Amino acid sequence: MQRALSVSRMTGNRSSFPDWYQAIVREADMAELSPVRGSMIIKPWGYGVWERIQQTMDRRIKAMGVDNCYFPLFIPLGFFAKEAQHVEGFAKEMAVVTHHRLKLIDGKLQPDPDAKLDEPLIVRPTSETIIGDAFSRWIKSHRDLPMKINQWANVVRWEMRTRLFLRTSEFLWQEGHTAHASREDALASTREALEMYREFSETVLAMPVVAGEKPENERFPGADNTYSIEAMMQDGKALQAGTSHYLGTSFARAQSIRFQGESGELEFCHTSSWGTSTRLIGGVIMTHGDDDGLRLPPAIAPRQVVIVPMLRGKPEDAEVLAFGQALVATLNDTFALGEPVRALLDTKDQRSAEKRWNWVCRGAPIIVELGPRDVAAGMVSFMRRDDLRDGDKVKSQALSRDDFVAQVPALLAAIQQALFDEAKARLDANIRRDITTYDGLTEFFGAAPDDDEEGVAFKGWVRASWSRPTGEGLEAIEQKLKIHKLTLRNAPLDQPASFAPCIFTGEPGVEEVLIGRAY
RNA sequence: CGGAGUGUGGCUCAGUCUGGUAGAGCACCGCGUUCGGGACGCGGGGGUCGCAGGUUCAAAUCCUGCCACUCCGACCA
Repeated sequence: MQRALSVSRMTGNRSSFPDWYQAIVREADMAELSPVRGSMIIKPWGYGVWERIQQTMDRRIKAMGVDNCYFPLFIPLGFFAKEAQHVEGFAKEMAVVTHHRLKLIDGKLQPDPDAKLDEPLIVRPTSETIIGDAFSRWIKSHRDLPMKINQWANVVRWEMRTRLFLRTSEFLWQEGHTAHASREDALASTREALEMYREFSETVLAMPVVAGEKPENERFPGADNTYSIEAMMQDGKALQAGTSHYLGTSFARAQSIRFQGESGELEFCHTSSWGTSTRLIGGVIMTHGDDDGLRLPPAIAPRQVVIVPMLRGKPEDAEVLAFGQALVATLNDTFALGEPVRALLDTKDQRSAEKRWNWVCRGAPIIVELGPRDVAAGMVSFMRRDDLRDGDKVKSQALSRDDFVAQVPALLAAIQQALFDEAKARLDANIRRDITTYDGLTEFFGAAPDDDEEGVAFKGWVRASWSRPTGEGLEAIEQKLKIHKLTLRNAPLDQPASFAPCIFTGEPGVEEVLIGRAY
């Protein structure tokens, strides 16, 4: 009852999954729409989560021997023309800069016709082309390889429809780019990045994923192979949470990225690229959120322990504050999950019940309520955000101050694990492996295309064997799936030894693929 | 770009059909009582009703044009 009440408070008595998602983004203070079409303002709490993602992933990127650098926001138009498939894949959604000056004409500020650029500049949708151009100058010898770089940047893709964190015109991401002497090395690097994403997603975001290879029709424009990690949201839809591409030598050929091998011959490099974005935050929300708001895994929570003092404008307030300040200082000197604990004493002049709720809604992992009684007894009362309620009642625990401090690292680790376990159980329970025919597939996902009441009909994914056709055969499958808003997500890396007949054609199967609806 | 819909305080919306002083709830400010499970009472601030024309004594309301946004398609991290 309380849960229903909570969500209805947030969604204005509607409770569809999209409304729920929007409500959490707003109520948890993560982000809001900006005056700029399709672009969002990431608020401090949301950006704090992104900073945590950056910090923790950056360590992993560097551990792969990859260095950070920075390339220009603007890419000359001509750079895109060099790789035919690439430009075709992105041409429809690029922001183009055509002028470099404004002029007041007829009282209206507009681009100065005399300041037209000879060659338009593209606001980068991704940086393969400009980084490839640098690679072509940086790489001369096999001794320069492998070349492995990464950049944290913003990119722009002029999407038709946008949704906070999941798809915005401008978004933040990291893009890794590597060049290698051989296909094997480049593929290994592609797979290493994919595995890094899987481990990061599961360990840091507590978001279980399935790592696999995208079918041909879902490949990155210009790539030979595209791999992804796919996460299951609480409405059963798939979220592509990260991608890693083996680009073969096509980008190297287009941009003349060559090296002189040991034998003295000039050879083309094999390149890879891989990226994750602020979309991960959307994934975290849709993986861990509940009817009370967001639940943040401690590893990415900007504040892991928030102390809400019960202040009543009375003399004992000073003691409560002093106790709280000392507790924060002690906690910040404590280590949990390999880092100093991030604790906060919320001294905002606001009703404490209100503050506590706000932190519940934002998803702070541990919320401490500190009142005069606790201070007098040297106790700490707290609640775990991952396990907030017992029916209608809010669960609260109390420990002595010293015991609490001692247990915080274990508590945070337990919360991190509990969130993962819950999501992992949901993922595993909702991948159907017993559907082997197309009729069974359509029956499972619903005969009519519009029958999915959002948030009601939880479907999950189907894992089925297929014959992996290419060209027209694949296109036919794509069209059949499209009727039911389904797509091939990926072919998981762990494949069985033998295969059932193809779910689409009945021909001998060669691979298992995940089928589902996606964001 | 096709189909549908919506633009009214920060948010969610009523009012538009049938023109007549711009409203409610939440949020915000003040005072008081409260405060250890999402407070209550009283008082208050805040909106040129998306924009531009038109009709009219009078337009949020009727007419015309434009713009923006949302949802469903095509595209996509």
